[in-house]
Amino acid sequence: MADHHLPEGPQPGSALRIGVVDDRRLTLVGLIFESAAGLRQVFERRLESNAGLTNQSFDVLIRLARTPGNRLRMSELAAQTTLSPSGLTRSVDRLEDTGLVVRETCPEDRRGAFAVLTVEGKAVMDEAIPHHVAHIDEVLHGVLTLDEEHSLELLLRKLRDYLFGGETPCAMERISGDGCPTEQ
Amino acid sequence: MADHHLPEGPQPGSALRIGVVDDRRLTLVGLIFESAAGLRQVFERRLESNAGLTNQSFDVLIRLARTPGNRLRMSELAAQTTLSPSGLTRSVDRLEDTGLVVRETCPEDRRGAFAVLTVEGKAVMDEAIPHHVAHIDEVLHGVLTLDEEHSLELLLRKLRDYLFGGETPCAMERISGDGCPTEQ
DNA sequence: GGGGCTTAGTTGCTAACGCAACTACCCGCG
DNA sequence: CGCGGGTAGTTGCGTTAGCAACTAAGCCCC
Repeated sequence: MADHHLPEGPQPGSALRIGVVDDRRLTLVGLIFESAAGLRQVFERRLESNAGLTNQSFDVLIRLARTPGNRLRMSELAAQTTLSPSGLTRSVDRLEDTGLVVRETCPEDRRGAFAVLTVEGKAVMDEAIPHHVAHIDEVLHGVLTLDEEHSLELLLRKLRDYLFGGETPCAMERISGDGCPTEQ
Repeated sequence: MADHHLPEGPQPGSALRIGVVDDRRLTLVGLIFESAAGLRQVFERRLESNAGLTNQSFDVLIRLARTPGNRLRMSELAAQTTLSPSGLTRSVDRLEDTGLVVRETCPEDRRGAFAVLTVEGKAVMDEAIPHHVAHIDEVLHGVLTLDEEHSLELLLRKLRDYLFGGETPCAMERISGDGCPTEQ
């Protein structure tokens, strides 16, 4: 194997010893990671300065904001945000510290807890969501046509659904579902 | 119920007053994040058990492995991995501790440093890359057709390129570029 | 050839995450 | 009843990340 004596030339286009298809796939995965990282960075910056929120906390808050009753079980929230239970616990801790969320014990199951958006939290989100949406708009509008957005959504949805095997109904569009099996 | 004096305003069972297109975009962004998170989780698990590597360290190593000379400047590596300079420093620290990488000072610019794959590191990657590629294959094959992969790549590339504004040539396919402006 | 600006990389500090262990509670079964 | 197993959530601990401050080296310009 040509361990340290690799081809001297600049290797135009063709990558190394790996099959072309595999290479594409490697690249594809890389693109997903990079796109996510890039978006995260862009949004984080804006969210930070606009509402003093991190991407993470915004993610938690928006799911509360868009749920009837503005409340979700901790476990539900953890699943939706692809955060571990402990991660969610601390995230909600922080939000509670800043007064945007309160915990409420579930009367039907005293193990359980709801995270509930406070009035203040609701106000913050009523302000922040439109800004954020506008920002997304601004970014995506410069890059993709509506058709492209649609295709991308379709493809990613397939991927996401496969990855989470249907166990985790975490997409944004599922938010209008029930918040607690005991409620309503 | 709404004992928490929530605004009794618009609480229909459906999503709130956000426009449908905006909603789609919110979902799209969510899908990107979730897909990336899902992939990360899947790969991390396998990489961990196969090669004792984290996703992050693998990302660093593969770029070294696929560069002529198996060496890259720290800054180049940082840009490619969307890691901050300090993050990369520590990452390379860890890799040096485990003997997969060594630092080498750049003779032409004594500020700079190369991260260089050791023989051991090369061996680990020669073993790990095929496994990883096979794993990616396995995952993607179950979800997307080749055409779909291609479309997805195209769309994400547009997005990524826009996000990084051309400043950061971080994609996997750029790896065949030079490592050090002073070398070669 | 010696200031002053820039760049490459590292280090101190702090925040956020996951895993594993733990507590508290629910539930079913004898 | 009360015991055992399972689930919801939290906490201890270790790891990893970024930002800001720092050092060292290059570079420009007079």
